[in-house]
Amino acid sequence: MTDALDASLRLVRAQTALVKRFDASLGRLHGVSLADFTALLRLSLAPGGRMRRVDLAEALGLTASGVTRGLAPLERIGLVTRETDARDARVAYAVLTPTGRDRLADMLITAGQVSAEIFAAPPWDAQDIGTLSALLTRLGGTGLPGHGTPPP
Amino acid sequence: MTDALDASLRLVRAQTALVKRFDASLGRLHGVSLADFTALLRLSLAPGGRMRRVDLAEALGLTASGVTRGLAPLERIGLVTRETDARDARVAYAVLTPTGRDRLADMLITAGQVSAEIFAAPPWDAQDIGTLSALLTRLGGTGLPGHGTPPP
DNA sequence: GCCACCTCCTTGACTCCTCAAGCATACCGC
DNA sequence: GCGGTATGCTTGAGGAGTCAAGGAGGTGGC
Repeated sequence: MTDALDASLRLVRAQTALVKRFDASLGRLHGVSLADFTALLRLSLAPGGRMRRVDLAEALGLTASGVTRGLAPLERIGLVTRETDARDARVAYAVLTPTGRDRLADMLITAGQVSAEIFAAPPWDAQDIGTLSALLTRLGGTGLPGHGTPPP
Repeated sequence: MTDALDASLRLVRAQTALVKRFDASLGRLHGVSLADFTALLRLSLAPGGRMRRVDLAEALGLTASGVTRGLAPLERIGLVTRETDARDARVAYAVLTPTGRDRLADMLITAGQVSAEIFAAPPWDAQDIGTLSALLTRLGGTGLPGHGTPPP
């Protein structure tokens, strides 16, 4: 069991814990998942709140079909629309609606709070976030028997 | 967009990339997923290679039903068996078989190589793994527009 | 101008996990 | 010892994503 492997496994473990926290808060307050939020956020960062679906997939680390399926509910509830390209009939754009942008602003507050809580719980020092194992041990709970002893 | 939120999203993004790499290598060479490997590894760390299923679930960050479903294929191919508790008929143990232990040893080599590659690609300094954002940016590719500039 | 090939997107079938429900068993108060 | 509650596990239904196949549209060689 190398240190690098240990770090990798802690990273995986940390992510599941983290996603659960975001999903809980975002779901309760805004009815969206972390994946939904991330997609909206990514769109909001693009010029015009508008991206080709294939580029959005790339940006989110999904496949094109993942985007098709993930965006469908957001289109149904009016946070995202679909636009076509005048020059190339193959491409479809995903576009953040004004409603989507408003709702995203609220979600952003929630998400900011959640992440602040996550990094506030143990004495996180933004400077000294420390080594990866220590980091992921604090973040991810008790997945594997302790490696680096967490600071007192 | 706070730094903590940025870090959280990078963590999520990094994990998907990392899992893909492990799954690819472990799947190709040993026919198992990273989740399978992690379960076997966790079992191997327990005394006698033996854990109550509910404790294994806890250790892996899954639900009990996740363990039932995930272990089923590993039982079918003989890497894990099921044992009962003489004192408490409710509990079932998951036990690593000798075959399972052998196969795990091979997987461990592969997994070690994969993690070494992941942490070797950019000049990872085990000491100075650095701040979380820099870490996850290097690890996770180009999910979000750059935050901390990666070292030259 | 047409044919082969490429790209963008969606769909069907599947995997992996969750939650909720259910069954079996253990434990506690009396 | 008996009823009520708590625990351990499995199962059905469903969500989120993958891959492979396929339709529709663009593009370049000749």
